[in-house]
Amino acid sequence: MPELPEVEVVRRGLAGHAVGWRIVAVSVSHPRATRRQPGGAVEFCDLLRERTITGTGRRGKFLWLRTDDPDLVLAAHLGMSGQFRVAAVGADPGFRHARVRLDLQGPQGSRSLWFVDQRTFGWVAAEPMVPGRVGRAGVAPPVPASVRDIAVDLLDPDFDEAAVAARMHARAVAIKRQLLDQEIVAGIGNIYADESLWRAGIHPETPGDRIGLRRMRGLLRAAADVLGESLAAGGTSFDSLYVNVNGESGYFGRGLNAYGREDQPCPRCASPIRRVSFANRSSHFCPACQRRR
DNA sequence: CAAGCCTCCTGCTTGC
DNA sequence: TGCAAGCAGGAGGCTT
Repeated sequence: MPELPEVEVVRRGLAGHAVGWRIVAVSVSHPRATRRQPGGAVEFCDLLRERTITGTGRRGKFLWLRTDDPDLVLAAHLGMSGQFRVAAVGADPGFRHARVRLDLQGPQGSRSLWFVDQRTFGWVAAEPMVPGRVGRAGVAPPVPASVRDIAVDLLDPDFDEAAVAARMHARAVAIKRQLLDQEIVAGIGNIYADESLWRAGIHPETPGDRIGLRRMRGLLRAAADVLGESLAAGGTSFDSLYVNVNGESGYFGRGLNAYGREDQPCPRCASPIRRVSFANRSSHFCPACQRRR
């Protein structure tokens, strides 16, 4: 399930395999993949045909490809199961859930870039760059329209730990819910929310205003550490749903301490990890070292 | 206005 | 064995 580290691995893959290439043909085989595009699949194809990919970007779980039109980007969200895959042109790569195909031409010949997405929560859109709304010290760089309200992410050099901690401390909303809110802090999904809270020793349902600023900053640092370590391992994979552009899995699954470990001993205190239903999904935590206060 | 639940979707797993 | 229900999850939309 792609969260920040997995999306960053994909972005790096696209930087290496798509930047500098010209889009010569675009086809959409499942219209739901372009549901965010106001003019649908036709508009998506028309806007991108004959554009050259000039760079990449990412904020939280959103990523984008810049083009030679400075106001136009190919923005994407992988949702639950989205993948970008590189393959030879012509030959059928056999992707079961292919949604979009971009045929590219570059100095080294031609190749196809596929957007593959089993559960169809992901999307792609050709959209304008807009003035940023979120930044630090009054400076907000331009971002794709879909990213306008997404918070600066935890691994961004502009991430303002003190300001985010203060904002979370000012709300009574459960801390896990806040970690998952992409307009408060970007890049964390269910897996890394549970891992971050485990590291910081905080119960997921603790109200934000019951966590002191020092502890809150510790939580944000724990979250940044978890994301950084996972990125270094190539991301987390539980199944074949997350792979890089070459179809390879990450290795961080072994580094998980709480997520997916119901009834197994907590690596810190050996108490059995508990799983409870929370906000329509699961929370995994250690009842002994993440006590509710 | 904010908080939080529901829905979208597919395929794997579990239970009867 | 076969079918149906359960489960997983990001984020936008809707209700309270």
